[in-house]
Amino acid sequence: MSLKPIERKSLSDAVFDQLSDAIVRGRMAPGSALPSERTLCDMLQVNRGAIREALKRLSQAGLINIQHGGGTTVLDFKRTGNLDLLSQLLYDADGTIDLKVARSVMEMRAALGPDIARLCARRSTPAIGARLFSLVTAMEAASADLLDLQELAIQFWDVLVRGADNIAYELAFNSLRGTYDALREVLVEVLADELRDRASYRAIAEAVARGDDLSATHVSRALMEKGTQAIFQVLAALEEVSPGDAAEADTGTDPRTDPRTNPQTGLGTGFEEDEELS
Amino acid sequence: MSLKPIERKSLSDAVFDQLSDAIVRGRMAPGSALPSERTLCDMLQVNRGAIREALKRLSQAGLINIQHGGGTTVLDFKRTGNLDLLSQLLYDADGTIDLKVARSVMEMRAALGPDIARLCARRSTPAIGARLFSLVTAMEAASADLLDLQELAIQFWDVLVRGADNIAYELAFNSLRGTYDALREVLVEVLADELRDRASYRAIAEAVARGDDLSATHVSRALMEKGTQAIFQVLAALEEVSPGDAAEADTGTDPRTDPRTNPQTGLGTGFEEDEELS
DNA sequence: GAAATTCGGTGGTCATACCAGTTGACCATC
DNA sequence: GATGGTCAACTGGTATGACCACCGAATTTC
Repeated sequence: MSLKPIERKSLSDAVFDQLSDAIVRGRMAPGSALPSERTLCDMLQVNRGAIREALKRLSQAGLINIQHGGGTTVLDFKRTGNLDLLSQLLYDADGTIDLKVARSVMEMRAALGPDIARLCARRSTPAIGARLFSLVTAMEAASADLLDLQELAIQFWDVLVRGADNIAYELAFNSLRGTYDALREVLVEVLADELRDRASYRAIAEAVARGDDLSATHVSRALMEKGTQAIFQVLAALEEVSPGDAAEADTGTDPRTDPRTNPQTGLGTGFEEDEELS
Repeated sequence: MSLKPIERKSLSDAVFDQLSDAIVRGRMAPGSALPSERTLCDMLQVNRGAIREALKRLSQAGLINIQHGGGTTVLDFKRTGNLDLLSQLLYDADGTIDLKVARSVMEMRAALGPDIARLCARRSTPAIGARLFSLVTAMEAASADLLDLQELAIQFWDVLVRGADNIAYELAFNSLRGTYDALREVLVEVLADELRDRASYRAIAEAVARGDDLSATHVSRALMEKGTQAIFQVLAALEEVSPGDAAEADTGTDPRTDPRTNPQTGLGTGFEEDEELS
């Protein structure tokens, strides 16, 4: 039997999750006022300190705006949120994956990957080249399990990012990795071809080692293209099946559901329209 | 007379800023333990609630790790932080701009820009095209002030990003814009050529309007390249002057200085040698 | 020596004050 | 009619002191 560690969450974390979820899923429209702290105490049955800790975090995450003496209002996270929201946006309320978000992540990955490889090749050191080669060798050895391969691939990119000596890429990569982790089981199937393409990984390592930025760029672009195309195919196939838009249901104060603990491999439609309301 | 609104900061915000600054500037090494909450109360002379609110935020920002019953430890923000840290990293302790960070932002911009234009062209609607054209027209009219031009350029890219229909790009753009704002006065000189290249902006708008993703990609790539090269030249020139590598200065518990209120237009070297001391 | 226990310190939660800023209603003034 | 003053009823911000839950190391016990 495989027991998983019990998730422990502080009260303020629970408050944060609940409110954050409500905002991101559109149950609270941008511009609308949040209940007062004291009211939230009554509603959520926790003391004010827990509420305040959660609100401070929401404010930092760009989801709400707090005004001393005034009130607390909901912001438009699409204009004020940051990349850390991606892992939250990845799953719809019903636990299915929002493919539009997944596509976004893949596109960003495809845009940054080649440039990361390019910069790493330009600025690489012998130590980085060595680490890349050792990872490639490990990938060539661990042929059995795709998940192992994926883990190594992530490490491979991790080294590349550090080698690129670009702090913006490093920080973006941190957020992206969180999203990637949430998608892992699903992605491993879609990206199977990409992951099995050890030749490309070796080619990138070699290009980096000899400082050949052009080659590093092109090989990694081709590599990422595989995965991107795979995602697009899945997306197109699903769009054909259910062309309708899955909008957001206002489920009110429903019990908490943590989609992360129940990653349904069956992909959802992942589409929802919404118009701006300033 | 131009009065600016009075800046107000809550205690927990002040605590957050101080600790965040200490961590990001390396005055507290990753892995080291933070003082206990009660100790911090004594040190900073505020109540525990304020401390806790700040610590919760630091934890969310990926700067510290809090453990119930254990202690609170400093994390390596380069591996756990997100893009929002950029605007903080942009300025060194002495108020000069860290050019390496600035270069990173420019590189990321150069990598994402063309892809944003590409996607926007693919997915554009007539409304977006119209908005782009109106902005281009405004740019052609406002020939005098570079700052106006820059404002319009940012709006231009804002429209492109929304049109690209990629939530990852939107969120990344939000963080990047914050950094960009901090650099504004400095950047406006460096990017003068890029900003004045109205022909390219119009070309992008036209490409997007007719769904020509290839053209949109190439034109915007060329456009961004101008600015990137300009930054590189500045960087190279300064590196020649002070060839030392950039490291963190341990300035101890110096009085708070807010570089944002004193943006020195004359670029500092952004480089200062000295070694880490944990 | 290894296992169990104790104990001190850490973060987590709570209740109750009171301070400080915002807003709108009301009113006197000009 | 517009301006400014006053006040009351909100809002968020700060303070205090107590207690709970948890971790880890020192201590005791076997």
